[in-house]
Amino acid sequence: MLSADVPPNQTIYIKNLNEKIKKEELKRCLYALFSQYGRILDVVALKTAKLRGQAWVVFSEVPAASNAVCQMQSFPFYDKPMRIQYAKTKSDCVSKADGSFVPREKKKKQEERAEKKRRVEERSKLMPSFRQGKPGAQEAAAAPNNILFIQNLPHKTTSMMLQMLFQQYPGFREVRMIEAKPGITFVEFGDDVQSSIAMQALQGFKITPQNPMAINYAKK
DNA sequence: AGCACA
Repeated sequence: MLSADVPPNQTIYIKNLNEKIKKEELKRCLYALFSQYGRILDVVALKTAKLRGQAWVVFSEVPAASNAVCQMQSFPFYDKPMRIQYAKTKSDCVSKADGSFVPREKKKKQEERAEKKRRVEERSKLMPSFRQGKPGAQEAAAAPNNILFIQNLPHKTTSMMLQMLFQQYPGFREVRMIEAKPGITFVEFGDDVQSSIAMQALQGFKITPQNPMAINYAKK
């Protein structure tokens, strides 16, 4: 990417710095050198593998940064010509000053949350009827047992469709539909642990967008 | 080459 593509920023990003210079000395010298263009709020330099040979100088005003980018471009500094661009992002010291600072740990959590959401979307692509929908209103829960009572099914649901869904969970025995009562069914498992696993997995599963399954233990 | 805030 061309340096010209980075929009103006009050922070400048400097690379091709002499990596032998110690961090503190480097920061002091950059400060001294760039002070002529305006007030400097911060100088950041790290010596990690990824970040050595680079530094950020944060000015209080964008025009100061602009002048620095142009006028110090290729300036020989410890025998190496500086390569100067605008920084890609806002410096923490600037965010802190304008109140938009978000601590780094929280940023990581936000990324994790976004990642989780992305995974759910991926799963929805593979399994289009899966959505996060809540099960419908339900009566007082029966005690856990090996038979599940499913409500809110589309009336055209067949026992074969339900078998396809439920037989992927261990201990599946059978689907029992009630001819006289469309929209509900019973699904039997070997024991209540197995039925519970299937319940957790398929709770709210939508055969159609209007029909999130409401799964409860059957009343015995 | 490499865009961080130890």
